[in-house]
Amino acid sequence: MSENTHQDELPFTLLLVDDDLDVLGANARFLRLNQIEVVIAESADTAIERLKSERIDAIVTDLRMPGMSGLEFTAQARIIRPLIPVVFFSGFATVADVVAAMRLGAVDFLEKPVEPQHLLSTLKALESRYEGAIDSRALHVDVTSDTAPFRYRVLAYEKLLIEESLMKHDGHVGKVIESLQINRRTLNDKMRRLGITRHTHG
Amino acid sequence: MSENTHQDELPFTLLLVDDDLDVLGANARFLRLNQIEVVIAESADTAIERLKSERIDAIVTDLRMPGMSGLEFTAQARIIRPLIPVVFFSGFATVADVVAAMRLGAVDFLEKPVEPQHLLSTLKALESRYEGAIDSRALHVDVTSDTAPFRYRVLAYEKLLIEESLMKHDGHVGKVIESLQINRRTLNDKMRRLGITRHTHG
DNA sequence: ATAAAACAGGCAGAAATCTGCCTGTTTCTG
DNA sequence: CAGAAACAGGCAGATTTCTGCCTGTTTTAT
Repeated sequence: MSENTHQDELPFTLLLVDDDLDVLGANARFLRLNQIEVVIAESADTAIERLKSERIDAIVTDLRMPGMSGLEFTAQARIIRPLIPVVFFSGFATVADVVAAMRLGAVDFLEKPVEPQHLLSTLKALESRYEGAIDSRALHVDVTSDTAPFRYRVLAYEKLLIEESLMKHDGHVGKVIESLQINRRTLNDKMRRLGITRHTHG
Repeated sequence: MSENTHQDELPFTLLLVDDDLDVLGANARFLRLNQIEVVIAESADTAIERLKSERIDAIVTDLRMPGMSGLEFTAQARIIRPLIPVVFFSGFATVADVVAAMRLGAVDFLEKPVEPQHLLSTLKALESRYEGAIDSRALHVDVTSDTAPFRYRVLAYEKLLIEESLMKHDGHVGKVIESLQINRRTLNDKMRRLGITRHTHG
């Protein structure tokens, strides 16, 4: 993997929503430079239209916008595309804002000004999710949700088991294999599908 | 059919975790005055012990604690009790903190100093939601056996989920299918494999 | 620096699961 | 009792997961 010769045919398309046209344009430009197809919308209403008419794989939206807020917009968007991953960003977000966003199934919440590399890596993660990975959004939301599909709940539990074992063994995969008595290849696959990364987080 | 008599009304028991003993004591006192059974722990390690040895229905934990943080503690706790509702509280929480907490399935994130009424109403909501929900003993036995292979533990969890849902819906498989969003045929197979029998009355 | 150990992923056949269609049984309702 | 609704399982093709073998990369130890 010396260089990014991974020219995938699948066009990963992002819907970028922000009422600040300068920021919107700048971010869109940056993302396009990084091989991400970007559809822009300067308001939630416009974004809803885009969502209805175009094939969108993910949403990145500002929290505070005149008219419909990012939270309201996301609630609407979920009616159209229940599982679409949504990333929020905002300056001056309160704890309550973040809680509300995450309850709506946000994948992440970035602070404004958004660090381009952070946004990009978040989106790249979503992009890889696209190829056979699991909706990480569903995973963390569903642990305590009694409305979540059976499958997601089980996957969430698998994720918890693996992460716990990883933590317990200081990130040593070999120990996890031994402890959980799971095939090495299976564990590797599960970790990738469930979006588990080893390394002690801080 | 079902006995709605609420005969053996188990008290709703809360595990309150905070390294600040003054705050811990004050909150515990307030909650006890409001008919909530409170188990206190002044560290995450102690809390884990309490969780293993006592019947706990919900957790309220500080985010920042010396040693194991509230986040790490929650990850641990979820292994023992995957579905237990967790409420965080903290002063000076960053956006990243809140995101991490919600990803761990937090029910809510309160800001310190916690407004007693807010905490109380949050807990009351949990209490009503939790009536007769989960057989904590089953969770305890099946999930805590940290020597069992991964596969076995996942199967035990599936069994638990299905049995819980069956119980919740009075043994009506149709409702379970709808609730868990699982294919009818798949559910039938799983029930047979896992040795689950529906008792319309118990 | 070099060797050894640990780790991740491609590949492919094997195994298991999922799920639509159909049938027969049991339970409910009037 | 008759009809309707709910339920369980057989069957089979589609899909997913599992897992051994092999290769290349990263980390650790000497």
